[in-house]
Amino acid sequence: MANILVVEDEVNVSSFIKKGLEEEGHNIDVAFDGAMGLSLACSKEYDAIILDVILPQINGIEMCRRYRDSMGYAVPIIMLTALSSIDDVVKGLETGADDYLSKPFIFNELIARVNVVLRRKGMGYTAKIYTFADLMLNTETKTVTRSGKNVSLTTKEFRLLELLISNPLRVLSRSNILENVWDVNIDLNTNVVEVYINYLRNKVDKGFSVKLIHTVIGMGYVLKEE
Amino acid sequence: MANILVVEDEVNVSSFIKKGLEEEGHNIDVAFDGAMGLSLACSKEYDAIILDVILPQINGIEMCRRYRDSMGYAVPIIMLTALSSIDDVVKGLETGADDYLSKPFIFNELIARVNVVLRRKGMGYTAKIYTFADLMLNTETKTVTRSGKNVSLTTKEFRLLELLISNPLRVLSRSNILENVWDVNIDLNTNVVEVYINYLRNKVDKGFSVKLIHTVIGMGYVLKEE
DNA sequence: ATCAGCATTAAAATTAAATGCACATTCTAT
DNA sequence: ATAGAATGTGCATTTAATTTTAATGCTGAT
Repeated sequence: MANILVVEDEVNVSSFIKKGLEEEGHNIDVAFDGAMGLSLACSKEYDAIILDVILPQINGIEMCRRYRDSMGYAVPIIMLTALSSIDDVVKGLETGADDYLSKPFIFNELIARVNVVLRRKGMGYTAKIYTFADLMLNTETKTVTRSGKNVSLTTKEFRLLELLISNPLRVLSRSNILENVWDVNIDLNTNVVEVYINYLRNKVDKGFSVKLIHTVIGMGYVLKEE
Repeated sequence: MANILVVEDEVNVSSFIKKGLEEEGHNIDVAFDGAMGLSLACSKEYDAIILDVILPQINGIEMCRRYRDSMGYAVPIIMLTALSSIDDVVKGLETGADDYLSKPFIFNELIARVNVVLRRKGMGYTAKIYTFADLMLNTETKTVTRSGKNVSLTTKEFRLLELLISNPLRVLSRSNILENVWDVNIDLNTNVVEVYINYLRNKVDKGFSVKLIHTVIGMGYVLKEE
């Protein structure tokens, strides 16, 4: 998981990027202008910065220059240019951007470039691959296998299994699960957890003599053998 | 485990807190003044915020008020007051802090309060493993073993044994047990405690020459060898 | 022998969980 | 833009397990 700063004033664009990168497992901060971007960028060690050129107050080029001046070249910066104006690109790269992308862009392209830039950093983003017994979950490819056989899960099912497999043997309460998978922190009277545990069991445990998903009555659910 | 924002201008204090909470498995961001704290707090969903009252630019009380105004009351805030000035505490709690602590504080106390506040959110970190004689109780996996052999308990049985094993050698009165396990503080008209002690004995002590659960007539029950 | 205090047991009441189903929402391909 | 599919959610039912109540048994002190 990488910490990424997005500096973008158009809220729909920034929230779109934020949402998408979060789905990739990254941790995103958003700044809405160059000044805020600069202070955030200086306050915290980000793994990458995504920077719109057109910004109120301090524009992207200027912010990039100032940032590079004071903080150096360790953190990769990806610039977003409104149009693929060669001038902008050149200026951007000159002032220390690592890559650029012209809007409108295909989101997967942004993701790809973020990953490239992180990989180039070496310490960058490496996928988490969890295994438990003969179960395997890969957060990068979003794939799950049981005994080598592919198991196809929906988003919610995946997140639930990810939570379970990242806390093996630990009993997770319903409220804990709701908090982590459904992002609710109050006690709604819902049985989604039960329903999804049931879905998961059908896909992950059904047909196997060794069950991995266990109910601990009155407590919650655990991933364990036995 | 949890994302926590620390807003504190004294670097040695903030880095001390940061380090300590990171060792607890949390993910810490630090802001050095109220403005920066506010923008960070609004840019990212923290699980808790630790906030010094005395800060440059925007003080803690003011920052707390503004934050609550725009972001609501979902995220718990723990305030640090320089001295236990009643005024500060009152103001802090009035503006929406969830807890306060006066400096200098014992670090474990801060950790404890953070955990309380996180537990309220359902994501507390409370891995405790108790052992007594050859009995072991793990609160994380909700498992109990006697001489290495697994003992399967229901929720109430588990809570009762947890109470006993967390107070070894101490005689626990019926009313004490009722309060802690059944959450009742009146009603003398039930024998549930006896019944559950009996269940526990069947699962924990039966077949072992050394009994661990003992009755102290007229007083209550104890966990001890002998 | 009687009684207080606790232990044991069984049945009744309560609660938790699994699951099928219907409907709502979101995605996807045209 | 729209239909159809896939996914997500809540309700209702069934089943199983836990918890409580209550009746009875046991034991040691007076």
